[in-house]
Amino acid sequence: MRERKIVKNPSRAVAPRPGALNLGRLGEFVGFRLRRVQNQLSKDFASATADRGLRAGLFSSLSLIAANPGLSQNELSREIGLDKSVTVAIVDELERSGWAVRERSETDRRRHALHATAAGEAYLEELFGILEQTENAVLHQLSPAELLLLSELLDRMYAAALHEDS
Amino acid sequence: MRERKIVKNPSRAVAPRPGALNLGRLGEFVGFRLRRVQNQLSKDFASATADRGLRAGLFSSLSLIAANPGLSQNELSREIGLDKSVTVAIVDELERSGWAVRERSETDRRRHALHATAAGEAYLEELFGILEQTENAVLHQLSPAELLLLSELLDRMYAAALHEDS
DNA sequence: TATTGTTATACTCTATAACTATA
DNA sequence: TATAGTTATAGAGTATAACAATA
Repeated sequence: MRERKIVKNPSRAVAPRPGALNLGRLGEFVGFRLRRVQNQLSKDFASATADRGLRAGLFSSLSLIAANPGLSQNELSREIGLDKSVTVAIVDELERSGWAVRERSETDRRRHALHATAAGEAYLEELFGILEQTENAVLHQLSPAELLLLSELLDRMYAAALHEDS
Repeated sequence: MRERKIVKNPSRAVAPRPGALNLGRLGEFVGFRLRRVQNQLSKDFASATADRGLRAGLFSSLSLIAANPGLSQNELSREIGLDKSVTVAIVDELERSGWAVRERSETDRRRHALHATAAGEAYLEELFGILEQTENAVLHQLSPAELLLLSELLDRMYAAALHEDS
């Protein structure tokens, strides 16, 4: 068998599950916990939507287009944090599937004004339903007050992170 | 310019920054906020360590090996959530760089008992220092109590997510 | 000159499958 | 038979650079 050093872990908030590894200093970092939860969550969503061949970024892109009609590809790229060349591929697929359309902007002919179609909106409803299910499987452990607080903390962190870049 | 629909966003906890897009229903989901923050955090860390050519998973792997001397590659794979074939490449690089070594387990000759070297431990200290800096840039917005609570909530979510899989 | 969108391309990340050596 | 590790390989995911059209 394998021997293990005892490592102090000051920020551990719940008991480790039996058989779990010692996290060492890694356990002191919020970023590690964040990644761990997020990985798990996105794997759950991926396997719940595996039959649709949903490529990365497509869901959130469609959602942002629906919420912001007339959005440009550049604005979309910035919001999802991906290169504009990736956005081209995403919008290509959205158009091919009939979920969104590119229209030339009338005020600036370089820009594409993106719009979700009725089919796209319907598809979104479906995906949101699945996302809600997979999230609830994890979030039902938290009270509504805790959920609200969690969102608030994450928003404050995100705002601080964006500020760092500028 | 672009016109925008007004979309209700019940779980928004802080005011959107000016010029920010409407998140629509996406803003109702914790997973989205989680991903957003985590992406930003990992980009910050990546650019702070860009000069070292740090491949994905290497840092956390080395950290886990250091905290659990004698760890097998299989156990490591499970903990970092990657396939064992990926772990081979990671351990190859750790060994090539002199940060860890493979030793044959004496009780089960199929297993490799992984150990961090002194150089590996020193390298870890360096990386933890950088991680601490990049995290602090974002986390100094939160009080110690809030940080503790955040960790606890994330741990509960992770535990629930793991339970889902089984 | 600068910006929007596009294409080509290359590099990284990751999983699958087939193999070996041990158990 | 089953498990630990390895290799080869293929498919995503992503960024960079060069380009055309428009501002």
